[in-house]
Amino acid sequence: MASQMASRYQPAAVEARWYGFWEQEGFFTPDVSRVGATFSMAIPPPNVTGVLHLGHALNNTWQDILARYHRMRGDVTLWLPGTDHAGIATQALVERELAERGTSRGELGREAFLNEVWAFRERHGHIILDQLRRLGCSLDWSRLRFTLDEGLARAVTEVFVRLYDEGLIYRGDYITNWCPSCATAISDIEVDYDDESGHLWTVRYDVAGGGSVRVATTRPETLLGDTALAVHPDDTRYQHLVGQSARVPLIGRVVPVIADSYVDPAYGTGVVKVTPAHDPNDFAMGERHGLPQVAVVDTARRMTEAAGPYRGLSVEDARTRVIQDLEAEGRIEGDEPITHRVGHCGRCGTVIEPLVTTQWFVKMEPLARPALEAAGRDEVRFVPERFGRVYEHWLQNIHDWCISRQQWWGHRIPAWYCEGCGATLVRREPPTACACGSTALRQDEDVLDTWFSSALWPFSTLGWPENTADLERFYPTSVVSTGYDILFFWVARMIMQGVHFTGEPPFSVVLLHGLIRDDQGRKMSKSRGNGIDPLGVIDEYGADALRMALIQGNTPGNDSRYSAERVQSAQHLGNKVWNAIRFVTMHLGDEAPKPSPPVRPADAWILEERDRTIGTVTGLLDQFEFGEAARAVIEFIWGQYCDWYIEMVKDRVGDPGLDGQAARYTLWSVAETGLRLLHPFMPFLTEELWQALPHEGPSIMVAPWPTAGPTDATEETRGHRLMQEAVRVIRALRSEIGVAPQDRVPVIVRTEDPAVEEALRANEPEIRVLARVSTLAVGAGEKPHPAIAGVAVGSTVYVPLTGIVDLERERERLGRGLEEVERERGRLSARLADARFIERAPANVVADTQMRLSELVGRADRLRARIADLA
RNA sequence: GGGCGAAUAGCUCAGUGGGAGAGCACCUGCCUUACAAGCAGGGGGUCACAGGUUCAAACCCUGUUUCGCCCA
Repeated sequence: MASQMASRYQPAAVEARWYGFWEQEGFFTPDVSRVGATFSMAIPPPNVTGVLHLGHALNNTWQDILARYHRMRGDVTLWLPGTDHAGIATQALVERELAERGTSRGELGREAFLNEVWAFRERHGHIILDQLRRLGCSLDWSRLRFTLDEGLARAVTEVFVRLYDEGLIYRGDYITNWCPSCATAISDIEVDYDDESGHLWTVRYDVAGGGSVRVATTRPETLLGDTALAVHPDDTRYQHLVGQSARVPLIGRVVPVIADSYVDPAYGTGVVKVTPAHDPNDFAMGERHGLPQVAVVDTARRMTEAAGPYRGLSVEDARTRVIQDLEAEGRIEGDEPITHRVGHCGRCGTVIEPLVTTQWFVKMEPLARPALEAAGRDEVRFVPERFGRVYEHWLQNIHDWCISRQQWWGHRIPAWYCEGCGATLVRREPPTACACGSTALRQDEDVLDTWFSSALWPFSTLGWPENTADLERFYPTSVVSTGYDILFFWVARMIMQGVHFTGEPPFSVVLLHGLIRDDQGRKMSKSRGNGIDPLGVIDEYGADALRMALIQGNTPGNDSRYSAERVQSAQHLGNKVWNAIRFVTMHLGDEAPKPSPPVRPADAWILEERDRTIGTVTGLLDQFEFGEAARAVIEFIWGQYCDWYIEMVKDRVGDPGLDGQAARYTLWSVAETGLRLLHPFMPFLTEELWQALPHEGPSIMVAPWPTAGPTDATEETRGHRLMQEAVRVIRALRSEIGVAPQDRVPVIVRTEDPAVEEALRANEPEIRVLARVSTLAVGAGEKPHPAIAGVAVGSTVYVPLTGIVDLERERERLGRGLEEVERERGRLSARLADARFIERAPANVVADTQMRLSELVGRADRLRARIADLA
């Protein structure tokens, strides 16, 4: 029959059709009534207002490969989709929109503002989910979750209340990282440090007992808040000053000189000013020495009342004025350029202002210890392993987690303050009265860090704290897959909360991918404008090509570069597979071909290669080696099935007898299995092609994962491989003498090995079609002149020439070959001559080396004999 | 200052104890009816450097250099 298929694969129409089909048929939703193995993952929830970037695309391709692979293996498979509310980012977007409309959240008030954000979510929240569909992700949309859903919010409240009751959540005044732009505190790990150039000024402070001391600082404006000077206790230069007092310039405050080993004697002058209200290290020193805190900068980065004459100025203006005034007093004794590390808000990039504010914190050490122990017992496995050590190091040096955010969009802190007695009430439901009798209760204004709710994601999405059927069936999940850049933000916190609240880690494998950079190795960023939109790539090349391009050429944990060439090459792959199946459909009827055992060695060979590929791909997927697994499938389909098998059957696929029947059956069977192996990587293409072939079942995505038969080479398949080598030699000879591809040539093979002779005779039809051979003579007595020759395993292959042989050139070519063979032969015989090698190397390695050597000896002999013939 | 990663073909990257690989690029010849988004043939690498372990090292150990990341 004639194939209806176009000669080129057009992904756009195909992809749109199949995703809807899969979803309608309910293939994404696991059948929980089935007993047996379970495989589950919760998607790392993208920002609800975000758009898909290449990192998402890679990560979700990996997860989709795992989900499809396990589903085909028959595991009850759940891949749960969802988004998080992305507190700061989303609120900032909506506030910007409000500003454009000439209003603000302050004007609207809390309730109206939140309505605005929910409306914004309605408008934008589906975008990234639709993009995941475009990528082909087999997510169970019936279980879609959002971190602000009622159920998930209940989990957040439950966790907060329990941790509070256990004494693991506390509130207090501490130095925090204040982002003046986001107008909220952020946690330590949300601060990024960059080297920046600045000044190190040296300022002279007067000492009470007379004289003065020189103090180095990068932030002179904060001297207005100094409450001590400090030196290292072992610094002999300054020991006499400890216990004395000094006078802060400009404002005249008298402060003590203290000794603290935090001070680095080598930095600056060895004397530092201590400003507990505006520096984390100074804050800690202040705690140790009972120093007062004088706040001179407020949350808007303006100078406070305490800054005296500088009140109301911006920090920058205050710095300029302070320097001018110090200079006027002759107190600036040095000003040198330095580079120092400056903290920036991880969200918006604004310089962080360390400020003392009232915040809620989670005490981390008691949560970290069990999380460390769980990893120590290998209950959590990291891929690649090295990130396990990064995780451990972080947990061992953990700091308390600031979880309150001065925002409105998020989970509001379930704490109420009694205006009667000042008590703090932390409750699951809003309390109506305080124990003191007062009903004047005011809820905390702040919301929780988004990561606080993300940390609960693997179990809150399954219904925790209720003991639901889903929780029972799918928790703990099998794998979490994400970028190494959120190992601390998310993965570690999920493990801590999972272990604490469910008694076990929320997943057994942490799979980490690297960053996707641009084609020059630079980070993609909005400001640089070098970002690639995955949807644009899908439009141009198809989702399958993008998926393939992303998973090839990288391994877990390593960064990779995006290149359009690789996508194009993946597109070519899709077209190749398309055309292979097109060839198959051209030679098949509408019904499945009649089952037939292999007739030709080629049939047995391709089935053996298929079985070997099934084993390889299955093993690699179990080890999360996606790129290698894909390569193995491609090598099989393209390198073996297309390049050899299809070419070999062309002469017999139309044969009406048993031979043709075996060819058609094998052609179909191997194609069908190959598509199933390729399906997790290229779901759309494989579904389209699978449906075009005779098949059983509604969809390739619920077809069984192939299982392998025996893969030991038989005499028949070994013979086939001898034939393949002969074909390569003949093709090379043809090319050497410039035979036109369409011309047939006679070939003579001289061999004294009966097995080789038998193999070549048995595979003669294949040799003829693959190497375009007219007549083939095989035997011990064959030795034609004039001819061009090459050697193969156990044989010398001649292509007779009608014209004149260029003897010189032929000698040279064979001589080069001989040199190479001799080099290798020398290496191997030296190795075998070494008694220690024979004694210590494993027997199979020795035997293998001996075999290779004897083959090389034979090859060298045949080459020499041929060269001698030419003389 | 501590930790981690990378260095392999012109480019991008796999390979982690026993014969140096892929894709792209390059050279030669072909529109051979599934595919020119293709086919066949070919060139190209002291596996960063220096030591060590081993019968055997791109791979394990030590050190060095360069680049990058994380933490303090």
